Amino acid sequence: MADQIRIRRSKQREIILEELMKLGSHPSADELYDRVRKRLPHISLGTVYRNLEILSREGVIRRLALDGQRMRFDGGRDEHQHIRCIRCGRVDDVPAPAAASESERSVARRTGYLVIERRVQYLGMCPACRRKDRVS
Amino acid sequence: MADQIRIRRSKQREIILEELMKLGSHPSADELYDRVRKRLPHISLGTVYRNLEILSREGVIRRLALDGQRMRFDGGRDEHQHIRCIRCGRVDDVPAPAAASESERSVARRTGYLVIERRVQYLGMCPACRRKDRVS
DNA sequence: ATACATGCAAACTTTTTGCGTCCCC
DNA sequence: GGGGACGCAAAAAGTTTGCATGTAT
Repeated sequence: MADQIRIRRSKQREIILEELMKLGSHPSADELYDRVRKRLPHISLGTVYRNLEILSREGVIRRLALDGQRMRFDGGRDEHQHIRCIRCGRVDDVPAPAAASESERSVARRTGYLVIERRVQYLGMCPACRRKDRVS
Repeated sequence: MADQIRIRRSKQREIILEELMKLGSHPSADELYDRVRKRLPHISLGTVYRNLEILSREGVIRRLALDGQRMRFDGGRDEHQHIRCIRCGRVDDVPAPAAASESERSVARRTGYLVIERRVQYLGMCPACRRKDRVS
């Protein structure tokens, strides 16, 4: 189970999250800022950044680092992968978790993309940090 | 086979590439700049950026977009995956291509990391761009 | 000869931060 | 009441670009 999320609620935080969830897409901070501003005209961009930072640190949302683009954010709660167009930079979700070897074909079938490359990135804790963690 | 690479050679470009290859790591533009400057004291940071851009566009090197960090570059020519420490941000190579399901355990064994997450990203061309490609 | 690369510096974009005030718990 | 969150604005960080000049092909 995930740790309990214990962040204070604020109008701004709620609406930021709400708008991110509502959008099925992967907006950048200031695209989201534009959305949110329609409901909270006085919110500041700094607040949007601060909240996106906090929400992704807490694991509520995901932060997508994409080549040559600014940071994007994803409110999707379920497991899914992303597929990015190398031409226009558009990013779509790949709904079900694809199985390894024939995953490219399967992804192509489900998204309509021409799949060119599959990148896998692992996240973890390196040996040095594991040691530090044990001590601290 | 890959297309022929036909970029003009320059002292600067050669040394940038050379230093990137020599480093086994994944430096940011200005870490690389520091290195290169030891051999070409008058090179400018702009030149480093320009060349990294060109080299990655030509597929000679790889550009790594990593969460919350600046862009990093990878001169490794062979297929490999990356693993990142969620605590210190360190990025290591995962030498052999890992097979799907038990890949996490396998990666852990080979890198000493505690593997927390596995992210897959697909690159391709979206339906709209495929259509445009056919026309243009 | 000419198209491309460079150095320099300024500009730009994106993200972070300091500060005084406000609000949630 | 107190610590976190906010708005605002300034600044930092990272990257790109215009321009005059130099260089590879």
